[in-house]
Amino acid sequence: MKLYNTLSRTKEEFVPIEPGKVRMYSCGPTVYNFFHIGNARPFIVFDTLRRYLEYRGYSVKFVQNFTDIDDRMIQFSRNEGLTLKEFADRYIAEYWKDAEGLGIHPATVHPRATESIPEIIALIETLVAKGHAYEIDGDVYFSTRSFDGYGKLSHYNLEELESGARIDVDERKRDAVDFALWKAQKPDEPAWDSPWGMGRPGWHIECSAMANQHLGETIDIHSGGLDLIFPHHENEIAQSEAASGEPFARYWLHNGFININNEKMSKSLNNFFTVRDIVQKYDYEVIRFFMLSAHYRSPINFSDDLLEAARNGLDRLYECRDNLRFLLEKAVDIPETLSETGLEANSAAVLENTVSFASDTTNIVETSDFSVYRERFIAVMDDDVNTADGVAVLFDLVRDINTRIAESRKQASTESGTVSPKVLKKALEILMELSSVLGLLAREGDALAVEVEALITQRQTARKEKNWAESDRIRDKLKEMGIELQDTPQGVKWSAGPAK
RNA sequence: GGUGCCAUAGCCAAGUGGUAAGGCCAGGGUCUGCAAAACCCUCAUCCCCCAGUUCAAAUCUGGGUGGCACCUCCA
Repeated sequence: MKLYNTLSRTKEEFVPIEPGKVRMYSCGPTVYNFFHIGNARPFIVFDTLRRYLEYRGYSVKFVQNFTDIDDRMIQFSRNEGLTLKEFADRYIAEYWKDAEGLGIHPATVHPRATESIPEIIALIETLVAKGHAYEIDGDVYFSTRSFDGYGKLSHYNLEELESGARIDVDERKRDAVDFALWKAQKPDEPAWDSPWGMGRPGWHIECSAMANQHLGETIDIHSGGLDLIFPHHENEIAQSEAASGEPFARYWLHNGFININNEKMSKSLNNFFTVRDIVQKYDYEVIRFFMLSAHYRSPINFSDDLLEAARNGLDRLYECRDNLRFLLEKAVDIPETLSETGLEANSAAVLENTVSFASDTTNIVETSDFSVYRERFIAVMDDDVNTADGVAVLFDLVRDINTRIAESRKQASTESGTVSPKVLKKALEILMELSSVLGLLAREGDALAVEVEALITQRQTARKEKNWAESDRIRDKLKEMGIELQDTPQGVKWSAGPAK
């Protein structure tokens, strides 16, 4: 498998430190609000990477933190009259709702910064002891120039950074490029005791400390958004490697940004959407599908039209799954002897309510194998997690399945040949196998089903009696309930759609 | 100023040396009591422009044009 490594700016063959095992860390959200779609992209794509690695047989230990202490956390919790913990708890709970909806599996560990204060302090102490950090008035700064490799991830050099600095430099720092590891307490701020007095950790140090705490000194994959390359990830490398003397992470993966209606998403333009906003109109899975239909490193645009197109595309996938399930359900009704011999397939009594299925040996499509799609899927996903191609493989599979079913129906009138349950089952299995790697087709129906089935039975009775008025009345009624019917040769198929 | 990225059909989007995937939209057809939905088929002689390398380029090289991002808390 190849992964694009920001360190080398090339695709590299992925080789984990320990065969069969992958340790990965991804920067999680600062929990001061619902997360927005820009946050959602790394969550979704790196969840997909994690799923894929597991699919390929790796045992993955995945750590994603919650940043629950920073300026915004302090300010917003205060505005709400909540303690820092109460405030964090609230938005972590909201995170889980959205994450679950988006099909993001929980990481192996979700550490909170405030629960790793001892580890953070220990790491800072090590850096001070090794001469990579210094204390001034209760603040502790990292001495950037003391770390030789600084800039190797972002490919910036210190001179450029210094000349390009656009912010006011804290005069107390020895060097403009130094950054805070520990911040002394200001009045009324939450604080923890430390060798430098009461204070709180800086942002960058928490990830170094938690990654080390849960994954060890060197991890396989570290990921996050493009904008984290500098300074966040660059600083993480400096802190971790200055302390341990070992490489921090071997593969650095960064996802591209999301634009809104072709404009940069930003607070100042007031054009950012939370996931919670979007799901008012589109299902969670539409968002996931949309994100995965482009390569994770490409910038993507976000708009209503694009989401609508994604919804329609995803529906096609669901249609195939539901159709296969429907046909399989009908197939179960066939007496075993019939499907064994295929001889009585023309029996009117059987055709009445069930699908006719020929024996496995009499059908040409029987010999076909869907494993070619699995091979193609793996080949494209092995190439830097090309989910856009992965989705394309899914659609090719769907067309293949649909075509076989359609053609066998045509044959059915003359030769009673239709796709056998065995093939349908195989098709459904491969469809679900590949979809689940992408975290798609996870949606299931609800309790509405019983009521709907009853109405459909009533309508079928009316149709049998050629009571079209009654039949249409029931169909309209179902339509009002959001249920659409399809009269197929195998019976009535229904779907609760188009959803969102 | 520094560092990168991108430019493929009406829209979205893969493909990075061997003769243009996939999705949406649109058009045609099949199925059906009617219908809806669904399904199938069709839909880029060509990949921003110019020059070059090559038997062969959307893909490599040089130049140009246009768009974007990071360098500042931000996924």
